[in-house]
Amino acid sequence: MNIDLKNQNLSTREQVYNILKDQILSLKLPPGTNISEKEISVQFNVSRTPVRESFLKLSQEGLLSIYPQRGTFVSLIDLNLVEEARFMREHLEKAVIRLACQEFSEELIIDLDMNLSMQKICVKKKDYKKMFELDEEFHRTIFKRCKKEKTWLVIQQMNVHFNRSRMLRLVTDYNWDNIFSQHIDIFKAIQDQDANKAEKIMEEHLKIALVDKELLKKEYPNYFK
Amino acid sequence: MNIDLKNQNLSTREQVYNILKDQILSLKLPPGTNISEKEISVQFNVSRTPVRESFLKLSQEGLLSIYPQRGTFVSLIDLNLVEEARFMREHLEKAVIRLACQEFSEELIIDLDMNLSMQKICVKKKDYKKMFELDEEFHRTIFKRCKKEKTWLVIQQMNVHFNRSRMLRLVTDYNWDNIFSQHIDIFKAIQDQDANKAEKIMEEHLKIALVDKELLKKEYPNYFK
DNA sequence: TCTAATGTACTTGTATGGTAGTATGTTAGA
DNA sequence: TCTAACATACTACCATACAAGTACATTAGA
Repeated sequence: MNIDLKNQNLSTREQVYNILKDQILSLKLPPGTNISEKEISVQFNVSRTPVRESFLKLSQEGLLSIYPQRGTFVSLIDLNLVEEARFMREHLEKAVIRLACQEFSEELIIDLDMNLSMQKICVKKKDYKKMFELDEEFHRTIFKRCKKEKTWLVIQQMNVHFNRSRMLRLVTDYNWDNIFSQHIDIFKAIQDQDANKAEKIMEEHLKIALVDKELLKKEYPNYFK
Repeated sequence: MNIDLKNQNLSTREQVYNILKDQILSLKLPPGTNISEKEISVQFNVSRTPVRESFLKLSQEGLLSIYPQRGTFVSLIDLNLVEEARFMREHLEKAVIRLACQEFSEELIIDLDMNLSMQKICVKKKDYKKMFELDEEFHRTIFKRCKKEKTWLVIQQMNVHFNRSRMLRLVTDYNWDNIFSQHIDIFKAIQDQDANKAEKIMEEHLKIALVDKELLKKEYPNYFK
């Protein structure tokens, strides 16, 4: 299977990186898969250098495991890391939502209001793919307006393992109506600058994304550490 | 200035990376410094490849800024990132110390007890370098015993900017006696499993490390963004 | 004197060949 | 049949050459 790179704005390295990351996160390259610099460079019709540099970056993110002179493998999903990502996200989201209530900003209200009106449409149309993006956007906006954008990025990076395990379940299983109404409640709490209430709703809100780790491990034993 | 690499256990890339990172964090390579792959490869008497790969890793950590076909520079200290690192650390340390109180473990008590007895000696001997390490170790131990080791690593990585700004102040300015007694109080709170008290002390404890950002910016305007 | 074209010396990005180490299958010997 | 030496085919690591783009000094022309 040959893949043509075409985007002239991005370097070869960045394009290869993006494609590989996407394939790993979407499980097209399942955990444990053996890949080599040579193999990928032939597939993409580029030299080994940009491929190798992509490999290094992905290994730093914990998505590839490189064993010198032996081989490179797609990392197994580490359930401890999944738990740590959940832990980090919970506590940082709670802290940021308090901040959002305390340092009330009109821009945040406007951004969230727009986002929520689009969410409303998506819920009605049952457009769950778009709804998934709006959900992410909703949370990112809060971090961004509280000047905690890098914090959000760090959480996202920790979340790569979690996202892979979440791919094993159907996204459409979510109760989007419930999620939407919680977003509304968070929005109202910010407007009322009620930090305690906001934090409490957020805590409940994040519990929805929990996955049954032991169940997954039983179903896909080869994918986990 | 030629530097000999000798450690056979580590790859050339890792050795170059470690040295460069150390030089950047210690401000031997001050923010804004222009360095090139070629220059460093000559200094270390290695090829451009491992140097280049070190550059890429350092740029991902925000310590180098690479501008294609123009040059590579030691990143300026971003005070927004310093504030975000402080924010993350405060809230995650508070969350972890609560966990430590709730999920009381004998191993944690033993580790901390040993660490504190060494701290006591260092404070008496005024060995501030060693005390600095024990301070880090104290906090890391709590994360480790709560199975949040990766979380600690993430905080450390965010802290690189903060650490550079801290280098501008003398570390010996710290009131180590005060820090030590706070560590003791945290230890006791864990023993008593008093989460509220522990969290409160931790919050106070982390305030000590605060630096006056605006003052630093005035003294070293070229080092900051 | 001023401006614009050009040459030169840099930079990082990419391609490729060789090196050292590992895994594995094969073969020779008991 | 079993074991150990060896050949082979891989791997990632490193060195090097070339390509493409930028910065800047020099020079030619008005």
